[in-house]
Amino acid sequence: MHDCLTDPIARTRRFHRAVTTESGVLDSSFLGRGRPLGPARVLNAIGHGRQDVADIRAFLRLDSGLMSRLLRGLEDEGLITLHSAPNDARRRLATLTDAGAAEFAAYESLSDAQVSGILNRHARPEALLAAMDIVATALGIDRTEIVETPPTDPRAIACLTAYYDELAQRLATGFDVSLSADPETQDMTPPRGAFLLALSDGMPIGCVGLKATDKGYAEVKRLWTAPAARGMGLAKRLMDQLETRARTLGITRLRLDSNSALLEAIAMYRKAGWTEIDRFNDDPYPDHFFEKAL
Amino acid sequence: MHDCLTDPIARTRRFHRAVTTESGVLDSSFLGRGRPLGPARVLNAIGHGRQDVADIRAFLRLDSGLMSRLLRGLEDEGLITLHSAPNDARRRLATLTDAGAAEFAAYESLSDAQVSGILNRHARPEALLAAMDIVATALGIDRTEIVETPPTDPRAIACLTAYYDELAQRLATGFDVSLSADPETQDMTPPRGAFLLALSDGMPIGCVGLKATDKGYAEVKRLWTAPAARGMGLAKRLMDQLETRARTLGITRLRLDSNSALLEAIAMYRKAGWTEIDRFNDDPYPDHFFEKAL
DNA sequence: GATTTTATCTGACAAAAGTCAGAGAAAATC
DNA sequence: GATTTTCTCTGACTTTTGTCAGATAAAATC
Repeated sequence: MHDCLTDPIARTRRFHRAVTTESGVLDSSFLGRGRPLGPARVLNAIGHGRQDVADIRAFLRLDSGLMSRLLRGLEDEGLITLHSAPNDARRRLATLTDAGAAEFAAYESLSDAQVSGILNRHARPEALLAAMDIVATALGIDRTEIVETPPTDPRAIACLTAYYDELAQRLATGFDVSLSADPETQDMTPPRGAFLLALSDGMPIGCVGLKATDKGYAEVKRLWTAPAARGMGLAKRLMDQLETRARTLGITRLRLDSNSALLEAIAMYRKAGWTEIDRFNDDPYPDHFFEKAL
Repeated sequence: MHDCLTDPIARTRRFHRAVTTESGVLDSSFLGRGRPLGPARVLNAIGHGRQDVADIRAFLRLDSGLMSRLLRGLEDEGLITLHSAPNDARRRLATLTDAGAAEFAAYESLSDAQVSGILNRHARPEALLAAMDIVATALGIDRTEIVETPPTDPRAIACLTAYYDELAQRLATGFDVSLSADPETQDMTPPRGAFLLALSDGMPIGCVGLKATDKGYAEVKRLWTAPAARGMGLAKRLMDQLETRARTLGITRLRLDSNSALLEAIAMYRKAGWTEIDRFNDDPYPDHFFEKAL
């Protein structure tokens, strides 16, 4: 029996070929605007919000001399302006001019056209998008960053909405957020509590909240990871970082509740040193309760 | 509500960034062997079975002058040998020497290491692989080729095995191939019949058989597309090509049977001009029967 | 305040990649 | 059999990319 359909190595190699320069599907998007790859990459880095020249240099792994000339070129074209950083006159910051922003937008739509052309011809674009999310998240797992935001941040709200939708699907009883104890915003905002968001290339792929109480402990709420990010230990990372944050807020005891439908979460809590305790609230949805001393 | 979790454009851009040179995850695999990208790409193309220099040149979009020098460089390194094509002395063919094959293998394992490192750290590698298959197949859909093989080809057998497994899952009754009328090999081999295989970057992603009978018609059997290839019209392409092939074999009437559990297939037959007819065999599994005049 | 470190810039190179016109040989076409 | 087309090779370029050793100025450290 031939293994061409199942062998991971063969499939990985095929994926690699399909996606790399060799096939030319994706990388060619940076050409076609009459500008070499070097300046195009720098322009795109600036367009994606990177201002600090040293930061761009590290990201694109460019020599300082080459970087200097590339920036000069873009400046001469009128696409960017350079100024010294206000707090450190050695560093330089680059920002797009109006012309630069237009040029950047052109690159963006050019790169969209490539893959979204394929997307449009697909009968089930959502399945393809979901697959792309999984691959992009896996490839970018090392670059995934966890940031603290207010729970009112639009990206946080996107995560929470997805979390509620998923609960409604997975819980046999359904889920109505208004029946559950919805944490007050300020209870999940410093100095009382905190809210953490996991970002992969700018896309929110997970969250967790630390909710203050007046009962001698804080509660962990709203732990969620995107379907595309599962199996990569992201929930554990969020929890670890939340514990660290709780310590800096002076919290010494954590509690959380969960539902037995959320198997992976409960297994993770047990493994992470949480001990199961008796019910400590009258929320209708949870049926498992945990505590951990910091 | 922020759309960062659902907006196709945002998700596509993120995928693009994750996979392109900018992140450096994939493309850097071609470096690290002390050889510039140009010769490395040519060596890899040869390693993947491309011999004809003009073919490689078209594939990699290289100038003839540049190509000539790259080949010379690889020849001087002792990695390839060049000879004129036996049937056309203008064309040149490149083949790997033993040293070249070793070098190519080193590139392969280097490129494996990149993605399979990520694969190994994933708790559900099969889900990630399946996602990679979907993306690779969608990106390569224009390069998908349909070839005719004997039904005994190992790649054909891989497809047929997957087809039987899937029938066993989807049919309420299960599926035992020995109870169904398994076509004789020679009935699906020219000049009586035919067997077509769809290949995407070398991976078999679909098949269909044309089975000869002595009853004035031929039967379409074993139409299957890989899960990763669905939604891209591959089954229709296979059927179209099979009809063309049937005509060249002098066949004027086609029949097929199917099961109502295979919704997509039956919808596709109707749309492609097949007319439903009465049961014409006593196979236990099918419950729908179709005919088409060529 | 002197010294060290950091970030950028400059000039001088070298390597790699891409372009173009023309030559030579073989095949295809008329 | 003459002409055209195809494919490769060569030489003479240009552009792009990468490297390195100072120079300069600002910040950080002693």
